[in-house]
Amino acid sequence: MGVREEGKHFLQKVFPFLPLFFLLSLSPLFPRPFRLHAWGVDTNREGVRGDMLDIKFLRENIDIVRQSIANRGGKVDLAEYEALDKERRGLILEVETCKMRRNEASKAIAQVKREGGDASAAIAEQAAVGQAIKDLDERLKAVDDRVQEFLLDIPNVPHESVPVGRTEDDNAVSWMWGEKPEFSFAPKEHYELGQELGGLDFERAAKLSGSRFAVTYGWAAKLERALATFMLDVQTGENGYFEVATPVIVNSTALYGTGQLPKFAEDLFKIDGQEAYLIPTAEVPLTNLHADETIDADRLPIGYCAHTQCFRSEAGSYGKDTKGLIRMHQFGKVELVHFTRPEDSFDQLEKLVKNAESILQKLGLHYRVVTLCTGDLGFSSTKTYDIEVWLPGQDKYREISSCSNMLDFQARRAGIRFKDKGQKKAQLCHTLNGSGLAVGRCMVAVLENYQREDGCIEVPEVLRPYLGVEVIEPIARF
RNA sequence: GGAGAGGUGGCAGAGUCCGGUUUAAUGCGGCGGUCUUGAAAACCGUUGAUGGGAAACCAUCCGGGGGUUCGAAUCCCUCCCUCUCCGCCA
Repeated sequence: MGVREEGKHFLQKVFPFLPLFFLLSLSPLFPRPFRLHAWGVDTNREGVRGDMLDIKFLRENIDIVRQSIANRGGKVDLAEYEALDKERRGLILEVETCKMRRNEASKAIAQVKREGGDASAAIAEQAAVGQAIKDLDERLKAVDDRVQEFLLDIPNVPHESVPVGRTEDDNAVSWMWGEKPEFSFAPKEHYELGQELGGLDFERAAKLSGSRFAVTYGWAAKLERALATFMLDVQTGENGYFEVATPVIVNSTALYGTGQLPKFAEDLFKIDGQEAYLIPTAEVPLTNLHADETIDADRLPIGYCAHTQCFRSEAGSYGKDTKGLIRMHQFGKVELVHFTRPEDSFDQLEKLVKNAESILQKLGLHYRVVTLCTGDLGFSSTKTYDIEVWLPGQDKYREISSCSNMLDFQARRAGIRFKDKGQKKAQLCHTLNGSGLAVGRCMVAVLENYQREDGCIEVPEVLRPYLGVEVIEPIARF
């Protein structure tokens, strides 16, 4: 694999100045049925700021940003940033004035030479100017790099509907669906059930790979495959998504675009010696599909879904969820990603949650939806709904999906724009993403909610065509 | 992995040998207009991004980075990517 990014400063990677407009020309290749026109959307919704965390927005609204960082429990020295921004603008003025003079002088020299005159005096006069510009450019680049480092470190501003709080205890339960199933016996946890039924094997996984990996056999391998296929079928069939299969290795540019880098490098698996990483979620490749592109406005909203393996280092989660399938280094997930017009993104967020919920409803699994508070909100998100499924074995609700509106935060970093027909200016898209759903955790939920007293698992109605059985019974493994 | 050819605006495609009338020709497409009952054709005009500036305007951008020069799409170094052929391979 090539190391494409070597020798390239990361700022150039994040803000490449090469808009690729080929999507415009490709649009006839996308047939109508794949577009999401069925998603009725109200326009002109309030509460959306198009210029959020834009350098100019930040300059004019630094107090809002300062407050939002405080609400998240974060820390960024914005006073230093303000000084840098001021210095940057001063340097730009200075160096551009120099360049203007140089351009004028060069033109004059060219004129003299063309007429066969002697320009050596003028050339000698310009000798020092070139060096001065070089020095100024160097200083500007240094300041500019610092400014961009700050910008990359500043999280998105939480939407005003997001509760202010510090930890997950401050999240607000927004709505619920279904009811907790009742058991005439003490329900077991999924890893007990899975191991007793011969489907889950953590010992051999540890031998092969280490902790936080699993090997599945027979019905468990098949159930995982069935769940993923079922989810894709619903999302592409009923909910209108366009299925995509992406690479699971991406470069650092993509990870800067969606916000995993530069701040969260320790959560990622990096390929040794290369600027290449295993994806922590399909959000990264799906969102970056349109990086540095301008999308035809009449193609919006776009909805993609993909089933991929996801890889997370889980650094800092030692001792947490050490048993079972809940917290793995590798897990399957069906991801949903939307590209929308700015005024549509909050309606799209509601739609996105509903689409994720539809899977749990069809599986008959009880869940609640919580709105994350400012302290629990992800770096790139302005508002996030977590769907938490009920796990009777654990006697807890556990996150199975996280649906977020990123506004133009990722679009700015990745360069994702759209343009209306006849309009001169392209605008930044809004991007959203959510799990629809995490496959491993969904298997956990099925096992715990559909367990019988004899330890067998009743197969949910909708999965029976995929599995070919009504009950999961013990198997002997080799 | 080896050899060769390439990377220029929404697209196609000049310019690169021999640096300065290139503020990137020309064509197509897009947008606006004339004409027309309407359309097509023809003709006329227009046509990107980013940053600085209240604005006029200015600066930067020919795959990325660096260098030479008063001045670089053009010369030098380096990296990346694409294509063709060969090798290997599911």
